[in-house]
Parts: sequence; structure tokens; C-alpha cells
Amino acid sequence: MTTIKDIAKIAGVSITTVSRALNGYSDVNEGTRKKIMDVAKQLNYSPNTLARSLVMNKSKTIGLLVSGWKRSSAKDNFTFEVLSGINDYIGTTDYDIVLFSTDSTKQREKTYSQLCRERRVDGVILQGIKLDDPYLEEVVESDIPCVLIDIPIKSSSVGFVTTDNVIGAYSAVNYLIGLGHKNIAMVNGHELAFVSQKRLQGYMDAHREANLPIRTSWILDGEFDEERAETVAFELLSSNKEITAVFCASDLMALGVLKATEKLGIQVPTDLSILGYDDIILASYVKPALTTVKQDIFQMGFEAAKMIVQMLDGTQGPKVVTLPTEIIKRNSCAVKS
Amino acid sequence: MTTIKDIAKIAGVSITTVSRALNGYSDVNEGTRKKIMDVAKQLNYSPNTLARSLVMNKSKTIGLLVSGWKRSSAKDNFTFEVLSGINDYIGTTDYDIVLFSTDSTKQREKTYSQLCRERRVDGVILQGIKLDDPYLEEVVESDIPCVLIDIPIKSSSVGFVTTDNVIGAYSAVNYLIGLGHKNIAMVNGHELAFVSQKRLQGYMDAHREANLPIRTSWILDGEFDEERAETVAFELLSSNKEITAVFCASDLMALGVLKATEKLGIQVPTDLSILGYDDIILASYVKPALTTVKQDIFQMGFEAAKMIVQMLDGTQGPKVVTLPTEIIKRNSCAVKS
DNA sequence: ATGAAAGCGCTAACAG
DNA sequence: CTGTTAGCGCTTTCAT
Repeated sequence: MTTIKDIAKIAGVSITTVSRALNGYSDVNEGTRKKIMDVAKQLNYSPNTLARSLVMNKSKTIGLLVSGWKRSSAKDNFTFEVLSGINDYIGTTDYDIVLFSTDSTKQREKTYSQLCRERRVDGVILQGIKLDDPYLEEVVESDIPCVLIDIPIKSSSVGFVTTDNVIGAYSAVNYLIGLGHKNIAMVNGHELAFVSQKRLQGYMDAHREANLPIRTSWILDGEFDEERAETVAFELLSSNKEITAVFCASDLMALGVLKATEKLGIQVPTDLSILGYDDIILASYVKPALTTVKQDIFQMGFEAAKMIVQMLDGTQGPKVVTLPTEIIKRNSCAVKS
Repeated sequence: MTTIKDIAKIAGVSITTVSRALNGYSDVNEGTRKKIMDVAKQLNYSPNTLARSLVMNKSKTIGLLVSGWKRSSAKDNFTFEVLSGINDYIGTTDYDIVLFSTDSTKQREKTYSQLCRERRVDGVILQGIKLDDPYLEEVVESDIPCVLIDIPIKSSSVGFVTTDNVIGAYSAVNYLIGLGHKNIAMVNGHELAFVSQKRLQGYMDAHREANLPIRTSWILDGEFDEERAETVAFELLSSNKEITAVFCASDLMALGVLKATEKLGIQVPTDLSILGYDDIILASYVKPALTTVKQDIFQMGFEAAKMIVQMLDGTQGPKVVTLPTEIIKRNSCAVKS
């Protein structure tokens, strides 16, 4: 593997000059530079970023910590979309991504900042982490630049990107109300998800505004899990025939609810309207196609990457990005009969 | 940031001893080791892998090069599944993944080996690369350990994992033949895809064995693209009414064919049987649910990661892994009427 | 069992 | 414009 030392020797200059020439400093004679460049090319030189990082004290890498990356996440293409967005933006920069592959066991033996410091990542993007994850506390305490996806923490070294969950849920429920529904249940994620808290708020806001009573027994947690949502919805719907619409905090759970209706012989959307969240790929393919609140997840990843890079490069940029959502009307919701 | 030097000073020993103690060498007095460990903990020490990598000349990182990572790949959850498998295996090791985020422009200005050498990755996993990609040639020439997904190159430094594409396609077509079909078209990917070549072979083998004529005009390329497949199938089916079954080299393309049939008023599976490949998530959700050749893509990623790690650690292990496929019978194929 | 010293490949004052 | 020198944090002979 050729080094700048080799180049220096052959070009007949000092390693300093080589370093300066290669890095485009202005105080190098053009002739010398050309010669050095030539030798470098000829020797098929690649700089050793490890050495550079060591001395410069920055690695030009961004850590990516995906919590709870399960095989099953494929169904829900959330993680992949985020990754795609990050990858897309980072591709335009000189950073690279280090994927922290920490399984549950490894996760617990190494603290967050250990993970980051060992690899000397310049910044981190966190996704899928729960509100009670001990890592989260560390994020705040540590001074490693970090951007969170769907977790609202902001400080001098941390920012976040999310979507307008309250408004998203509010509009969704409002849409249902506009369709004539008054008995609207909600299948939420879980209490430790920021988005669940917000979407619940939107659900309640819409009810309050329409002077509709809120029945807490109709608000259930489906853990963002298809099966769990099915179970929960099955029980709810079989014993509460007056419910005419269900708002779900994720499409995957909406799919679960849909399965429950099939088992119960409930017609969607004739007997029951189902409204999802996310607009995952499956949403438009199932029958009936899911009406849902669309989030631009790719964009979330993109913005997260952009934000961290801006933080690192000292460029001015927002520490909080809230992306809009949009209701996609398909066939799982109908006017109350 | 604390270093072994700091620890050495406080513990009152030399940095050599600290290094040895921390790395679990046996020739360190247990008392000294304990003291060093204590100080390290107290100082919240994290080793600097950059420095270590520099001197050891290995980084404990594996590069991941995903060619053609497009936003649209989400539909086809292939890439994500591979990633999940890799992530899963790597999580059990002390390696980390470096995602080479190279967009098309960047890709062409940096050669493959430059990419790898700059980051000093110990090995590489390549996915989604086409047979005519210039990177491929470099892979062979370079001596960087590498494992390819679905590209059959094997040398002292490169291995690959794939599935039994010939058998998979053969069984699929054979299944169709068993259903009474004699006029079976094929929507393949493209010539530069190894898997397409193999699946075509399987298609032909099955025909030959059954003494069925092969009509090359019925073998079309859909570029692994849903829309392209739809277009191609639309033309094919509208002018060749005698075709009673279509074998597709991917589920995504099968979905495209399905769309074409809808436009043509062809009933699936009554009038036409459609058989896909991959068993993507969508396959079981569309109506009619797709009969398909399932590949365990997650496992491919897992095996690829395992292989590269074994190569790097000098553990014995295969350089070629071929995973089985399996026909998943759902509702898009029926007995020829 | 421990330490001194060299060096991995690179950048960055500081001189000249 | 160019070279000398020091050092980033760590591992590794080679002595002791």
C-alpha cells in the first residue's frame, strides 16, 4: 500500500509538500504539484483515512444506530425508507455511514457514548429508539452531535426530525367525523413512543372540537404490531358494535384490524371505516386499499442526514424539522351508513 | 477524551502495561491489571479504534456496497432483507459495517479499490451490482476479501452467496406444466443479471424435459421493473392469446403483469396463471395472492456476512453458498382450463 | 512482570 | 514555496 512517504521519495520532495499538494493547498509550486499528482496516480495512491482521522480528530463518518431492527421490520418499510433518505443525502457529501450493528446483548454491555467514541464517529443519527431507552439519556448528556428521528430532544448538540403528528392524527379523525362517524376507536402504538402520544393528542383534539365524548376504553395499544392490533381490535369490535370507525397509529396495525374484521364478518368500509398511518407500500395494495395519513419517511432520513452534516460542518441550519403529512384517501373509509 | 496515557499516569505504570492489561494479555500482574481496569472505568475510557486500526493495519470494519440503491427499492424489500441479514450476523461479531454511500456521480470518480482502501475496510460485501459494472472487474483483481451476492465469482479472496436459480425456475415452470400449461411465457429481468441467466436456463430445461417448444418471442425482459413488465406483458398478452401462463423472474414484475391482465380483462388465474419469484411481502397481500418461488433473502445477507467474517478471521468456511428455494403456492396459478 | 522506544500514515506549526 | 520536527493514540519488539 503506497503512502505519501513513497510519493515523497519518488517525487524528490518532503512528505509535507506531498501532503500539501494532495490536499490542494495554495502554497505549492504548480510544477511540484503536478509532479506529485502524477506520481500519486502512477503509484495508485489512496490516502489512509484512518491516519488522517487520527491526527485531525475527526473521522468523516456518521454513526447510524437503529434500535430494534428486526427482520420483521421489512413489512413496515419504515427503517428502509429512512436509510434510503440518509444514504441519498450522505452520498452527496464526503461522509460515510457506520452502521452500529448492535444486537440486544451487545447493546447492553456497551454504552451509547462508548459505541460512538470507539469508532470516533463525528455525529450520530438515531432511529427507532424508545422513550425509555437508557441510550436516550446518554444522548443528551453526551456532547456528540446527534439527530433523532421522531424523538423531540433539542440541545446545542442534538436536533430532531419528525412529522406533524398531532395535526396528522387530528385531520384523520376529523375526516372520519366529517364522514359522519361519531364512535371512533383508536388503535395506538405504545405509551413510550413519542408519535403515539402526539397522535393520541390529535385524536382527542378532534373529538373535543366536535364535542364528541372520548371513551378511553376505545383507545387501545397495538404495540405497532400487526398481530397484536388484530387481537386487540377483535376484542374491541366484537364487544362494541357501536363503533363505526377505527383510527390506527400505523398501517401495519390497520392491516391487523382489517384481519380482525374479516374474522368478525364486518365489512370494510361499509360497516366499519379504517384509517391508517404511514402509507406503507402495502397500504395501496391490500383490498380495500387503505386510507391513511402519509408520512414522507424517505424525506425524514434525508433531512436527518442533512441536519447532522450541517451541524458538523458548522453550517447554519435548523435543529428541528417537522415534515407535513397528508391524508391519502383510498377505499377503507366511507360515509357512516 | 481519555487515552491510555492518562490511565498510565494515574495508575503509575507505563502505557505499555496499560495496553497489555486492557487487551487481556497474561503477562500482567493481576493486581496491576485490576488497578488499571479500575482507573480505566473511573476515567470512562474508550479505546480509539482509529489508532488501533492504524497500527494493527486492520479496521474491524466491513464495507457494504449497494449498487443502485434507489428509493423505489422499498417495494421490493430485497435490499432491506439482505441488510437485515448482514446486520444480524455482524451484530454477533466485533465488526461494524461501513455503508459506502456512493451516488452515481461519486461512484464513477472513485474506483472500487480506492473506496475500500481509503476507509481501510477489512472486507466488502457487494449487492445489486450488475455483470457489466466496472467495479466487478476490480473486485477480482483486487485482493480485498469480498463476498458477492448473486454474482458467481470465486477466487482466493472472493466468494459468493446465491440461491439455486436454475432449480427454482425449473420447478416453477415444471409446476406450471404439471397444471396442464403448454404455452408458458417468461418475463425475465435483464441479460446482465446472473440470476436472469440462470432462471432462463431453468425455464428452458423444464421445457426441454417436457418436450415443449421454446418460443423465444415469448421470453421478454422486464428489467426487474414493475412498469416495464406491465408494458411488456401488455403487448405480449394482447397479441398472443394462446399463452396461458407467465413465469416472472421477480414478484415485482409479476405484479406488473397482473396489472396488464387487469387492463386486458384477463382473469387470473382462470384465464392466465402468473408465477413470480422472490416472495416479497406484497406477494401474499395482493389479490390474487401470488404463487411464487421463495428465496430466503435475509439468510443470503446472513450467510454473506458470515462468509466474509470467516474469511477475515481465517476460519474455515465455504466460499460458495447456495441457498434452496421453495415454491409457495397461492392463488395466481390454476389448472389450465 | 514492566518499561523504553519505535513506528503505523498523516497533518500542522514553525523555520527558512 | 519547501523542509524539519513533533505528535495524534495505540501496539509491539526488545530489553531489563
